[in-house]
Parts: sequence; C-alpha cells; structure tokens
Amino acid sequence: MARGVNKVILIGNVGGDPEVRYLPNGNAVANVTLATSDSWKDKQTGQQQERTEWHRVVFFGRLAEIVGEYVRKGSKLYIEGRLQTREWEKDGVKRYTTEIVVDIGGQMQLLDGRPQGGEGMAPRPQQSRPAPQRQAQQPQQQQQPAQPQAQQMPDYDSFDDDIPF
Amino acid sequence: MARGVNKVILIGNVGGDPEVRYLPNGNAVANVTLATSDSWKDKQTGQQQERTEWHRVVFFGRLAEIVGEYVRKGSKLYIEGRLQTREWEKDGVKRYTTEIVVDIGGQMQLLDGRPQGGEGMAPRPQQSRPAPQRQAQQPQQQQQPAQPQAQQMPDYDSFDDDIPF
Amino acid sequence: MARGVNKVILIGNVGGDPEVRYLPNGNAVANVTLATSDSWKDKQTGQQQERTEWHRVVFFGRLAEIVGEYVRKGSKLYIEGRLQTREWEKDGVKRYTTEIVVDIGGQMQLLDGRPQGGEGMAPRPQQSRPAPQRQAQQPQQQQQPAQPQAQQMPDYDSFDDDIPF
Amino acid sequence: MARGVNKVILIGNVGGDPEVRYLPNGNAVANVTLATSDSWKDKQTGQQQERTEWHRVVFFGRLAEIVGEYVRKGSKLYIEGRLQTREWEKDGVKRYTTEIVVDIGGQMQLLDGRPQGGEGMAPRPQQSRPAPQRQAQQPQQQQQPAQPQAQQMPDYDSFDDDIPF
DNA sequence: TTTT
DNA sequence: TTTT
Repeated sequence: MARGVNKVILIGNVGGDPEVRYLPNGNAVANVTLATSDSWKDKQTGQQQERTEWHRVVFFGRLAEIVGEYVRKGSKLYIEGRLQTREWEKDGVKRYTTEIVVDIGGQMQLLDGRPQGGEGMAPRPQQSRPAPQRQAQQPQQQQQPAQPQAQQMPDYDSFDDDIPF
Repeated sequence: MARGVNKVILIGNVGGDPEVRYLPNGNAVANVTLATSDSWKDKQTGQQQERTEWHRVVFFGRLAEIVGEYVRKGSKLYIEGRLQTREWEKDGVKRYTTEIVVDIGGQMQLLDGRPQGGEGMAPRPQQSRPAPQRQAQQPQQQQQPAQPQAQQMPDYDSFDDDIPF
Repeated sequence: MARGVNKVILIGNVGGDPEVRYLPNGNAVANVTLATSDSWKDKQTGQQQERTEWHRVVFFGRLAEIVGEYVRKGSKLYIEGRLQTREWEKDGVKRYTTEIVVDIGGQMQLLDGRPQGGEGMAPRPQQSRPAPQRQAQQPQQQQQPAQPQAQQMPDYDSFDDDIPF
Repeated sequence: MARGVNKVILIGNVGGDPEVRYLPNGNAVANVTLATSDSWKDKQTGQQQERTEWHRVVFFGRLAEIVGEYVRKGSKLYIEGRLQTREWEKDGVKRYTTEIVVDIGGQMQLLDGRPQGGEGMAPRPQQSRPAPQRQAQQPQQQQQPAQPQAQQMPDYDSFDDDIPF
C-alpha cells in the first residue's frame, strides 16, 4: 500500500561489474551504477553537448541474483524502481546518498546479451561468490537481530568509498 | 536527443512553500520538497509500518512560474522529471545532491487546489517576488557570463542548508 | 517474468460509477471508464482546442474491491496497469477492445476523496452488491472449468454494449 | 497543457517493416506493430504460460522519419507515447481502434541496432519512399482542407486490413 | 565507470 | 460519461 507514487524508470549502461552481497537472512543485494546520457545542441554556440548522469541502483532478492549472474560492465539495462535516500556518516558529518531501489514491485530487463568479454549469455562462473544463505543460515548471523526489511539495512559497506554520492 | 531513458514519476505532498528564484537570463527556478510514503505490514511483528521519502524537485521555466503561483505547503503534485546529481562543496569536502529536474520534457499537475490556508486556487500575491527578468535584464547581470543551460546553473545557493541532502 | 515492458500510467476522472462483478473463483473485477484530456492552441486559428480521451480500465482482485467501495462517478484516479486487447464477436464479425488491466503489479490511487454526492470517503453502502465468493463459492460455479488467469476470462458480458470500443 | 496524464511505456519487438506515409502538410507518419510478452507459471497446472500482446504504434514527425529509416521487422524499441482511440466505419458499423501515439512529448529509442537482414545501422535505401513534402506540397493536396493536427487525421487507410484491431 |  |  502506498500513499503517493515513487517511480523511476531508467535505460542505460552499467558502469562496472555488479557487486553482489548477501544479507544475514540470505537475501541477495546487488549494487550497480548505471549511466544515462542526454545530448542537445547548445543554443549559444550551436555545439553538440552531452551530459552523462550516473545512477546508483540497488537490487534486492531474486533480481539481485539475476543481476549477479547476467549483468556485467557495459550491459544495457531497463530498470524500474523507486527513489530512496539514506543517511550515513563520515568523520562525524552526515551525508546523504540517493539510490534507485529495485525490489518486489520493481522490474529489470537485460536489453543486451552481449556485453564485453563475449561469453554470450552464459551465467558468470560463481566460485568466487559466497553461497546464498537461504536454507542454511550461519549460527552467528542468527544471533544478530533479524533484518526485517531491505530498506532498514544498516549499511552498504561493500560500496567503494571513492564513489562519493 | 537522448541515449537512454531517465524518468522519474512522483505523486506526493509538498513540504513547504516553494522557493522561486530567477536566473540572470530571466528563467524561473522553483525548488520544492515532495514527500511520498509507503506503508506495509512488517512480517515479523505484524505491525503496520510507514516510511516517508523526501524528494528535492527543481522546476525550470514556465512550470517554475506556475509552481510559484499555485503550489504551496501541502499541495499534492504529480511530477514527471529526470534524475540529476550535482556536486557541491562544504568545508572543502565534496558533497552530492540528487534532485528531480522538471523542465521541458517534464510535466507537473496540481492534483489538489485546496492546500492549507484555504484561499482556493487564487494565485499567491506577488509583491514580495522579484519581477521576472525576461524582457528586461538588469545590466549588472549581463556582465556575468550567460547561463546557457539550466543544467549548468552554478549553484543553488538559495537552498536552506538545514535540508541536508 | 516478462520479456518486454507494457506499462500504462493514467490520471483522469471516472465517467460513471464502477461496475463490480465477481468471477466464479471469487475474484472481484471492476470496470471503469477514465477520461484524460489534452488542450492545446491550434496553430492555424489560434483557438484553444481540447480533446478528451476515454479509457477502459479493468481492475482485478483487491484493487477491484477498493474501486467498488471508494470510487464513484467523477473520482480522480491515478492508475498504473498494462495494455491488453481482447477479441469478441458481434453478429459474426470479430471486434477488438483495448483495455488497461490493473492487477498485481499495477497500482491505483484515489486522488480525490470528494466526488459528487458529498458523502466524503465513507465506503459506499453495499447492500446491493453481491457477496464476495472467496470462501464460499456456489456449487454450480465450481462445475465450470476453473478460471486459471484473469487474462483468460472468457467474456466481460456485464459491459454495456452501448460503449462500443 | 493537459488535465490528466496519459502515458504509455513499451519495450518490445517490431512485427514488420514500418509503413511510412506523408500527410499533405509534409509531416511523416509511421505505423508499427510492437509485441510485448508476459510469461508466468500457471498456479493450477504449474505449466509455464506465455502471452504476447500486440500494440499499434503511430509515430509522427521527426520520430516517424527515424522509424522509417532505422526500424525494421524484429527491431527492439523503447517507446513512450499516449493512448488514443479513433473511430472508423466498416460496412456501416462503427469500429474503434486504440493506438499508442508517439509525437512531440513522446520518445523512441532503438534498443537493438542489429535487426534481421544484417545491414547494421545503415539507413534503409529510400528510392521507394515518396519524397517528403515539407517545403513542396503538391497542388491537389492543398485543395483539401489543411490537416491542422495529427490527431485529427481522417483515416489511416494505409493500414493492412488483416491486422484487425 | 558505461554506451553510441 | 468525467473534470477544470
């Protein structure tokens, strides 16, 4: 149920291989940056201008797993999600990061099965990926308070600090 | 022309009276915060939960003028725009703010003509608002380099620092 | 799962009180017509022009019940659904009707709680509405083949034949 | 200006080479059918189901010309337009056809530069296409009343009767 | 950091 | 058939 509408629709290219993590409850989370670009002719100079916008997209659940397997740097994606701004702190000062959350109620479509590397649509090999913890949660994780909601995830610490927004 | 799609659709309520400014070229800019909310039942506790998301929306041009006249705190709006993140600096450290830009190609609909105050849809009195500078730009402003594009607007300094994201 | 995207977003006013029916499996179906309008200035004559577009919207499930209770002639709605064209026959000739289907994955928002009649947001009295058959299906209906999917619903025979498209 | 919102977003594949025509005023019109498909698992039978939906899309102006040059059978498109139902008559009985109109305010993105035929993105040879009549309208066409608006176009007679809706 |  |  919702009062209001909060909808984002993007088509763009992925800036790097997705980072996939697993929450203590076994739910997958995948982070991706997505570039959309606009070009227009400057009225003053007549020059063709271009501006690229980078978006932080966070997938949860089943879509996160699909992203981890099939999406790579350069992939073209359609995504539908919602805007969410989370607060974090650095050196005692509050910062805010706005992301597009894609979970249930959202959508993702891989528009291009041929990203760099040329392995076609074969799933990415998964040796280096930690096993999903759906059916087998580790004991020490169950001692932590359960994660009731994806939105309440305390931190996104796997994010590179160098991508600042 | 665009490579990619960058679209945001929101329906929500305005958090405060709009701030309207005029760029040196006479174009109006209106800033508004918009609240959307989601509610859901927590699976663990069975409790009804609610989360409100605040969005920064920036209108340009004709829509900004309409916003300045008809939108007030509490107004319910439909907006369609695009995501844009701009960089700014505070105490020597870079910060990023993500906004929804609504200009040509975007859309705005006032869904509720009866916000708090009860004056109906009568335009807001405009004495305290600086005159639009479309046909009559002030000389000292023309000495500055022209602002060719809304996106290149150097700063949004009229923003209240207390709205941190 | 979907290959492709099929999304319709409308904001408009409802042309008449909704017609709510119940499928044999107890699922509610609500039909509504929704008007959206565009106005523009004719370049030839300089006259203000207006065109109203009428849309057939079909709600299923929980949303259909909400529509039956709260939506009335004149209500302003936001809906998000998908396009679907169904075939029917009249006098031996095939006809096609395109509707916007709003079910799971879709959305509905009542944007105006004050339609004509002035009873506020109180649910419509329900004496004249047949009881939902969720838990108590009637025997003769169970003898029919089950309706596996809303999309496969054989007919919309409660529709007024006079609304031709 | 609009009271209400009427927006359609589709991603799908084109069913045949576009038909491009020119209105008496020189404006291009391109007709395309676009397929979107949904698949789901039937709850009764557990079988994977698929349903393809065909949409009639009509492009006007610059986008129609781009469609005529670059879009072919099998092309994958993103389109953003609005719903419009027009009335026509056959054997004295009124029929209605719903289309997605993509003109100014709409958008089109070619998501796949490699449709069947393998000529890459080279524009389609244009010998068989009637010259645009922008600057040079033919006299007999000017005797007809001018077409002030794309929406008022009297007929779409170039459509194949075999595509019935 | 992507893509055309 | 709606609404502003």
